[in-house]
Amino acid sequence: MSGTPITSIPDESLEVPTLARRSFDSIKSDIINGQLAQGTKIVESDLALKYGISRGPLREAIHRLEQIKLIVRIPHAGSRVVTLDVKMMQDIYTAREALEGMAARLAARLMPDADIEALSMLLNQHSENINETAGKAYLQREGDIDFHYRIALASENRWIQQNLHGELYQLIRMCRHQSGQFPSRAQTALDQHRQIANAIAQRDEELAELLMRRHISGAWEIVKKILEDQND
Amino acid sequence: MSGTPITSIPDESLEVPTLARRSFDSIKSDIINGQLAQGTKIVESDLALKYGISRGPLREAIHRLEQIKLIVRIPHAGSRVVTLDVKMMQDIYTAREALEGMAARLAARLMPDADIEALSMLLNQHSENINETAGKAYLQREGDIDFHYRIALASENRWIQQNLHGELYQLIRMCRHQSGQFPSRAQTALDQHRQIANAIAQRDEELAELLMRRHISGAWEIVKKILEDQND
DNA sequence: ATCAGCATTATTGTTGACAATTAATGAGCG
DNA sequence: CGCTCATTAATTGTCAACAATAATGCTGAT
Repeated sequence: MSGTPITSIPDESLEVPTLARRSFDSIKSDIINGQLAQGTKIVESDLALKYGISRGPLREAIHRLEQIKLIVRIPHAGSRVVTLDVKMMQDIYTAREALEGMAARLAARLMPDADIEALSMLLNQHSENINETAGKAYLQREGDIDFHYRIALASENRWIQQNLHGELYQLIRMCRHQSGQFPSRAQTALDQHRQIANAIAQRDEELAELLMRRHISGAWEIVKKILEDQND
Repeated sequence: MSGTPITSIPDESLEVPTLARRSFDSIKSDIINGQLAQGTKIVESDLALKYGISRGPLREAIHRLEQIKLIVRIPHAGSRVVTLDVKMMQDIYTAREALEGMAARLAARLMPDADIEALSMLLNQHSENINETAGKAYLQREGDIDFHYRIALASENRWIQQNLHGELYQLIRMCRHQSGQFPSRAQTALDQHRQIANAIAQRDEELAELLMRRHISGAWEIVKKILEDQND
């Protein structure tokens, strides 16, 4: 559909699937798509039983989930699935704006011409998808992820990559998944993506960063409204 | 010395000192100040023996150190103390520039007048310290940390706070500590701090962010030169 | 002498039992 | 009847033994 990324983030992918890692992935999915509801209490022995492993590796998985903020741990009192409130999501979007803005700037500086070309092709594909799948938000969602993913890659900054993909995107995906369908906004987003890609193609670092930050803070305004409406 | 911060980061501080946490802190110190040299192989049983605990909690400590990137783990082959190279430090300073620039922007928007006043007083104190302790970089170092700490607090963004203090500063401290004494630069830094504080006082978000980013990228240029000189 | 294959060893991954701490429940007293 | 305190139950923290895996060094053949 979207073509595989030109390069991949070096880490995390080909690691040995240890029990801790497997359960980490499973629990992560369960949290993100809501099968483990927000605020659910995590009892180690229960989960260990559920996944058919002992508490040792499961503990490791929980600690890692805590690190990427999908789980909060009160010292001796146990762990709970994180509860996403408006303030937390605002913090996350703000941090994302800073980091991804910087990533766009770096991309404008560093992205190889061939990859810029590929990025442009990708946007053309997305453009077609919008017409074909009008209404179906899923593919557009994937496209959005793919675009931002490539920008982060092009930044060649591992710290930014890891935090964007390892942590921030997970929380945003979780928020999105559990807030029902969002208004499509696909055309607007695509237009903005085009502008950003153009800025990168012209090696205009300043503009690329500016546009990316607007793009993200605009997305936050939408999300914010939805979250606030839900609480009323 | 510097007066206690007006508010403190809510997390991490008053937690129950469990074995895992204690050994985490110990090892972290050892790594940062170089008693565990860069690239040292970490053998779980050895360290467990050294700290007089069993491998369980020690493992937890290692995992957390891995999360804040003080330790790198090759799947089955064992863990090593991170080796700081120029590229990694550049990534870290770049990320810091993005995040702390945003923190300065938020501070200009949100910092209470009383805290801005206190920040100004703090800089006066530092100014005196420069004359008194000319040559002794330690106090100025602490002052620098204190300043940046308050900006991060004033951002009221927990994600930014946690990543700045929990991860980026640790790595920077480690780099600094192991690269011998840096040229003082205290007066320059203080001047820049003043300008930033002024921008915040005038609620000029744009300027606050801009100055903070310049301040940090300027610091990186210095550090970069030192690191590159060492490798030749 | 060098390389291939195998055995050994060192180290990590995993487990179940045990200890310590916290939260809950119920009894006793005001 | 409500509050406090003690006892109990549940859950997390810790430990030491066991299993599995990967690196290392040895042996032997070419």
